[in-house]
Amino acid sequence: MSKAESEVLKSLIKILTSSKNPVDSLTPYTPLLTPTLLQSLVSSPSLSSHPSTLLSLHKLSLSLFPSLSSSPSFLLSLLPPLISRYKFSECKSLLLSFLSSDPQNTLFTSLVHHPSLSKPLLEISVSSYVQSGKPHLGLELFNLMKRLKKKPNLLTCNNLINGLVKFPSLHSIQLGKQVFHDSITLGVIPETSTFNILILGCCLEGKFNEAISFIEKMKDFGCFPDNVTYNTILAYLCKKGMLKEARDLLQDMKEKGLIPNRKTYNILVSGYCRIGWLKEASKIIDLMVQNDVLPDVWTYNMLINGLCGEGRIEEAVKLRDEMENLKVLPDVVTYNTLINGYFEWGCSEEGFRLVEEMREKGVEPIAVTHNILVKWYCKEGKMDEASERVRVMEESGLSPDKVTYNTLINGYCKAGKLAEAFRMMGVMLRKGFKMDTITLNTLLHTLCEERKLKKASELLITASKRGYLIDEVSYGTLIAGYFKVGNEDKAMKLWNEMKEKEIIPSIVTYNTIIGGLCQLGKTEQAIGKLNELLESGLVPAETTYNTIIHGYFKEGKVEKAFEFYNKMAKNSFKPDVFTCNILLSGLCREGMLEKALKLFDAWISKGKAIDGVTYNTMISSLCKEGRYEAAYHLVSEMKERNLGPDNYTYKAILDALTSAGRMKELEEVISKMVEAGKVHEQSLQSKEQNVKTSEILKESDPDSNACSVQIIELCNQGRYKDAMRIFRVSNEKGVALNKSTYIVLMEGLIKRRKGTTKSVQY
DNA sequence: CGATTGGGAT
Repeated sequence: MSKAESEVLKSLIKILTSSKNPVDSLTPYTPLLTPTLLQSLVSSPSLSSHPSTLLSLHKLSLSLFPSLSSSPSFLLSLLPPLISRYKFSECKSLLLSFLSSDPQNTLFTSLVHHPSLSKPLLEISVSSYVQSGKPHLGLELFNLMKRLKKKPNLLTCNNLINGLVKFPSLHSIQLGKQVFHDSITLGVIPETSTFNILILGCCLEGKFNEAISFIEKMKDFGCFPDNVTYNTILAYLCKKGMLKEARDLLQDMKEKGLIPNRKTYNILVSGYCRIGWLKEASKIIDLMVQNDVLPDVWTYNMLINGLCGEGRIEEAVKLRDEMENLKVLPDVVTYNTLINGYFEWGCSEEGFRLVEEMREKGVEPIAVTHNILVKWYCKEGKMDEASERVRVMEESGLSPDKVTYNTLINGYCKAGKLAEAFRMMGVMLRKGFKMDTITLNTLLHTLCEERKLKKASELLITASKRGYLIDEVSYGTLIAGYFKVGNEDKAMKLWNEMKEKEIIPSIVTYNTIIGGLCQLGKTEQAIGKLNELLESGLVPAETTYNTIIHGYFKEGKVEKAFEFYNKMAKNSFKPDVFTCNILLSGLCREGMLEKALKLFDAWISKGKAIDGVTYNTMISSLCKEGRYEAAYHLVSEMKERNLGPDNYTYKAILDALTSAGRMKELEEVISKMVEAGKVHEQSLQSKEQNVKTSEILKESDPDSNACSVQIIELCNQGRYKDAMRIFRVSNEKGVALNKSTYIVLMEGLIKRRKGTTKSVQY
């Protein structure tokens, strides 16, 4: 600093310390101010006892020299004097606004090397890092406090543990527990809330026994469980479908003298709805009314969702009307749930109608509403309409979110448009969304579909190293993939690996392994897994039972299949269309057509739902037996019920006629099909051929091949940037690449993510 | 600590 400058500094300090309106009196001198001067001013000891002046100077520098206020040293000269005047909340907002635009963590190193690192400064920094979504840096500061033998406040500890638990990255929950133990060692006295956070962590890891054991353990610290404690565990037990243990825990809660509140009841209602036990759910509602707790929008919404899950949409809509009468007004979630229900059960017109209706009733669609529509278009393979919907969504002022992008990526993958899927990943990243486990699992599934199991396994490992949370779905996807290619060993190995990692399989993952074993003709082993899941407290789903019944049929064990069917139907098993179709096709395959017909009639007279598959099963079998009259009768019946006929129906008839050599009838049927405009089979075949030939064309294009080979090679060498350069060039030239290339590029984007926490040196 | 949307199973 020049002599002149230090003179200016001196006079400015004088003005600032003697004036009543220090910063206003500075106005005439504003042109003289430089970043250096401002930095010197805020670091000047004479101003350290004037916190409001310091804060004003900070504001001033924000408008004059934005780059100065984003320098760590500037901020760190301000904080200690403010702290010494107890301006804690001001410090926190300064820190938070700084951290919100500090992606490179420039502050952190300066902070840990700061000469006057007081305890309050450390604590405020811990909380600020946690609040800005970087609990790991908060943890580093906590560990620094530990080394400096500074005892943190309970609030700081709770804050940090909470952050580690709720921003789950690899091992962060374990680290949260470590912080708890360290805090105890440092002499911190925990409160019930501390334990509630830890319990939430256990629940998120699926470690319910540990969660429950904390209820006893907290007493040693003079803490007692409250409603939050129990509601937390209940919520996660219900989420995982462990209703039996939830009921036991509710009992325990009551015995402890705690009074279940509305949330407690709603958690159970939602739990029963999720597993499809609607009767139990309404029993819970009776129970809550008995205890003078009235159902609210949440209760109704969950019940409506339960009904939708069972396909009982009309009843769900009735329930919405009932809400209106009871003045519990349906909200956007109610409508979203119903809209989703309609789409899920193939009533898209009603779905769209409801979107209009909600608007008329003054309920505005939100991102979720649009996402539901996008999902439906994706499921229908109408990707152009899906992206058109996203445009509409943006037009109405709503931004696509993670769910939107993941839905689109998955849609494009399923539609085989891998170039578009890759492009969407790029868009997602540009909009600031990191790819997550769901994106990863989508890609894993795509790899499995392509039978690239080795690549899928490799991706699982590298993604895990790059900090992705590998979950039960990731494993389930690979396990299903290995079963599909007949590699039972590898599938079982992954299952065991998953269990060793204490990743808790849900009913769906159990269904995967049960299905895999059944497919290999090992139904008895599958029963073993069924017992295992029961022991773990899970409730089998209809799929579980159906899969096993199917397994017995595959082994030709018809009696065993029915024995199992009857036994389970006495319990919680509610046979559905799938069950019906499995039984019918099983009987037919065993040549027991008469029994099948009997069952078919019995099923219909019970008023149970059947679908096109049911008809096709019977029609196919009747045709094979030469009973064409009966078959044609069913065809017209399915036509009446709007369940077909479809390509499978025609194929069944044509195949049977062909192999019976009844060419005359064959021609008749074909001409009837042409008449009815049903030339699907032929057109479909030629379409498939078109797709195939165009793919071959693409792949045999020398330009495309050369680029593909080059990109794959570069990606394998880890030279992703070079690969991208070639990709861009080929893209500009309009060269289409093959599937494998796009997959490799997508893997590259997944892997590009930063690894697990960088440990910072100080 | 509770409801709707995204990834895996018949």
